[in-house]
Amino acid sequence: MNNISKEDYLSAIYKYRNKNGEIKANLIAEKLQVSNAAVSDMLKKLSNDGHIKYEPYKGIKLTVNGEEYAKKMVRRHRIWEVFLHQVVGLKWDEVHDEAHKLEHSTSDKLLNKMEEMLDFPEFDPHGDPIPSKDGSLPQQKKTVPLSILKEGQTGKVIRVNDFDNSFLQYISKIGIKLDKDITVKDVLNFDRSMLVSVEKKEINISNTIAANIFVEEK
Amino acid sequence: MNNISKEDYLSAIYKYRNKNGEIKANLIAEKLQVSNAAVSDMLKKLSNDGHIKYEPYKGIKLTVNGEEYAKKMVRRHRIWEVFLHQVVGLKWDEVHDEAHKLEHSTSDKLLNKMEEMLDFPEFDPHGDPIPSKDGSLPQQKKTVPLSILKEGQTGKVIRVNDFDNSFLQYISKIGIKLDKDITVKDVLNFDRSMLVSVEKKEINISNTIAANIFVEEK
DNA sequence: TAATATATTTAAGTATACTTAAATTTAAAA
DNA sequence: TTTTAAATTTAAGTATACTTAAATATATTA
Repeated sequence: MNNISKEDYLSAIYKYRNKNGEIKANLIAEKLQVSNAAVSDMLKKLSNDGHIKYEPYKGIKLTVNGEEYAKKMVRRHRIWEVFLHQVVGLKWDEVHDEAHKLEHSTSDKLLNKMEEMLDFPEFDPHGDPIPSKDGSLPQQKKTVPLSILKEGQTGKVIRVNDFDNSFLQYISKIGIKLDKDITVKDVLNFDRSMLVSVEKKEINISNTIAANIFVEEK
Repeated sequence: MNNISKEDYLSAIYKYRNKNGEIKANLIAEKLQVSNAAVSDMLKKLSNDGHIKYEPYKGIKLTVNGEEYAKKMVRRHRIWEVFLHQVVGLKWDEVHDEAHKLEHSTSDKLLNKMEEMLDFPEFDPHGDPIPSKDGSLPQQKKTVPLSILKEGQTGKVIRVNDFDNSFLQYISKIGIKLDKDITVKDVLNFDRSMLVSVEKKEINISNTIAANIFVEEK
């Protein structure tokens, strides 16, 4: 049986729901690039399957069962990302799309073998946490978007948003990587872009770029 | 777009067609475990796509285009097999099923990277040839089924059929691997089973087992 | 609170890839 | 050559996952 679509919907719900565990149908449609009607259809199916709690026009929440399934997919995705990055040598900005295709066709046996090979990684190449076999998540550091730092402050890169390859390519090119220290040298009132120093180089980055980089304040 | 089924049909046609390049709809249905009606349907689609030459009730043959596509899929499958065996450490009898699932979701970039990592392997773990990027096949040794060897003859294992995992598990357990020498000690008239020696051990194997092991006569 | 805007669902229709059962064509046997 | 058997195709129907357009429900604003 082919569960690719269902798995994508569950992953998206898990990934994009708010702090209360809720998500709007709208957002799912946007993230998956399908019509609202398609989402509405699928929500009914996921509800029948017991993966989500949902009544038409009301909120959407994962059930325990659905959360388990979603976490399993996120785990698959992120372990593939680490594997493709570390073992196969794909770049930061290449792993997401490849992992997304492979995650639906991976047995537990293969996944666990890869995880073991990688010595049980806790975070993927973008700093996102990897659920373990039993569903638990690693301790995550408290982070803030780089964009809120003030002149003179320094932060260590802990996580970056992974949904745009050109963003990843760009920050990679200017030397920004996980664990690197970034110091804010100046913030322009004009457009809230900032001059930062990374590895002794100084560069100007837009507010949008900075908002997608998450750092631990030092 | 999702081409999993089409890719499976093309692979099957490539793999199971006879020396004249022809195949019966029947055989496709059997190998893919679908109804004859489904095969008939799909043949029409593949024909429209220009992948096969086919007229109802007549023979089925790959076009140049279809052969290219099929070879590409076989290449994907076999490179995954080598990768899963050598890099991930999956067993002989595990790689086929995993590779089959992954082959449909692999970009050329990823595949070529894996191929390079493996130093351009020419044969998969069962001894089947891997088409290169340009579609060429490696030189294959002339082989015969082990079952036709006579008492006293020795053959080197070059290839084994990969369609049954329990067969692979079994011959693996009794020490039969690629490149191993097998000497026929005795052939029983009763059921045409044979007593063979591998690695100094003597074992009796059925005619069916022997028919699925291909050796180079020495 | 009524009007309007936004979000969501329903309705109708499409494409893909199957199924079983019946019909047809081709091949083999009498 | 006719009959029978085997292979193949057609017909009708199912499930999944989409689409656009219309209808309906909820939220926001005047």
